[in-house]
Amino acid sequence: MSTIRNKVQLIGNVGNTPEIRNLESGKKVASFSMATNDHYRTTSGEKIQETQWHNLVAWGKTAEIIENHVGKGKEIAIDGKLSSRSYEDKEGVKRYVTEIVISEILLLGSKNLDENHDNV
Amino acid sequence: MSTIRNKVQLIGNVGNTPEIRNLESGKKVASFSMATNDHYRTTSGEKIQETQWHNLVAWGKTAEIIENHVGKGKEIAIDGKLSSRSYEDKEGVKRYVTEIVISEILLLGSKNLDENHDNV
Amino acid sequence: MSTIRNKVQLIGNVGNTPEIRNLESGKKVASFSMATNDHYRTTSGEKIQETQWHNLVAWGKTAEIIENHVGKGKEIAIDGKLSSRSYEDKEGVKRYVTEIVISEILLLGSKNLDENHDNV
Amino acid sequence: MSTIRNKVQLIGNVGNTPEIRNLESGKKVASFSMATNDHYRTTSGEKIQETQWHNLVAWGKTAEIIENHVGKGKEIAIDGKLSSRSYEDKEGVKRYVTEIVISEILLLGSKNLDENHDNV
DNA sequence: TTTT
DNA sequence: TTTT
Repeated sequence: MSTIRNKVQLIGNVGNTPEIRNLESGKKVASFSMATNDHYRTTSGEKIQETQWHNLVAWGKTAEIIENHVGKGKEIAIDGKLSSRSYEDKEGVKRYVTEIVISEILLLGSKNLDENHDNV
Repeated sequence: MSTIRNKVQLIGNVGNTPEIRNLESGKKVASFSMATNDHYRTTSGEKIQETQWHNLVAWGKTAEIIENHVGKGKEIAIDGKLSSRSYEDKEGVKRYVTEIVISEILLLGSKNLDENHDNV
Repeated sequence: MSTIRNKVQLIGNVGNTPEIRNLESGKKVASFSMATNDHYRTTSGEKIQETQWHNLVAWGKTAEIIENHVGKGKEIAIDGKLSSRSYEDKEGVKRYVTEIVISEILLLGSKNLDENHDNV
Repeated sequence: MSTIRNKVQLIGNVGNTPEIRNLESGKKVASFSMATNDHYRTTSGEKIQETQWHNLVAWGKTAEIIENHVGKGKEIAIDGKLSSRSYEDKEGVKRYVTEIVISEILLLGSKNLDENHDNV
């Protein structure tokens, strides 16, 4: 997977306990959400925090790292690529989802570093 | 707008003539789609090209540059940030869209450079 | 300052107390070094940590944030651009330096966040 | 080689014919320079072009792509990481060099695309 | 649904 | 030493 043409980098906090699925092939898939917080001041000097939520997916070895080391609330940095797909919901309505497929993950904050160095 | 926590970089081709709207405030908004192509070989040696489509938005001065210099098929590089929002469609179904808000744009290919240097 | 053509992103630890200079113009300049650590295993399974050191510079408002909030050992993320220049050392030998000019800085780790939100 | 902590992205023009060395191990190494051009206007409205020169290195398969497809003047995009090292010059003076080790390369401009798709 |  |  090349990322030079399609690249996303996020630094923020994990929103939920990652969901891990084991595929029949033996491969793991991890999915979770992540918040990025942008802070700025309005022209009138008011402080604003704007939160964006992102849907993330990881495969294979990266999914295993997530299963073992990434939990709700953790501060992480990720590199990945944008991927959009469509599906039909239960009512038969076509839905579009945009997900970030993780290529690399980094656990931030010193308390995570030990684990990170052992496993990533 | 800070982008250090939420950053997207794409290199690819414009999919349609950008749509330009003039807001009552006098500000311009440009929207268009862009394709990124990933090329790889399967384990069986087959060449695959996978195209991802992205929805892009630009505001103000960047929207003006797009109006004047970006057309269908052009090769561009963009920096921006991910932004998701929801709206209700005509049938009252809640829809989610993920867009990339452009912070910087670069026209690639020598034939574009003149225009680019004059205006960006 | 545009960064779409020349962009550096580092996540790591500050190596020394940033040196702050006040220019006659009233502008501040901050300079410090930063280490990035890459961890990998050799083919023989040995764990390796490889540290790269980088020279960073920041101007104006970013230099002020650094003066007030960035100290030796802190974990930070930065966006910037590569800048090389030459000078003559005391012996008259021409020397080349490559520095990263910071465009955005983020203090990582929860203990930093309060300060960061107040000031950045 | 992980790049999440140490990442460089450049878009610009190749400055010279890449130099290719074949190591005894059978591995190839390519080295060349690349210019990135920043365009802006001074406060007095004058147009300025500022050129930065960068030293690039590539190993293995990427070096082969460069040998076959990258020439002086070509417009390219690269992803890589910063790497600094020191050596002693002929006079025994310690010198420092900062190079970018390429992890991914993209040939820009439509005339390059065919080759690119076949080979990268 | 996160974090400060 | 590139490109426009």
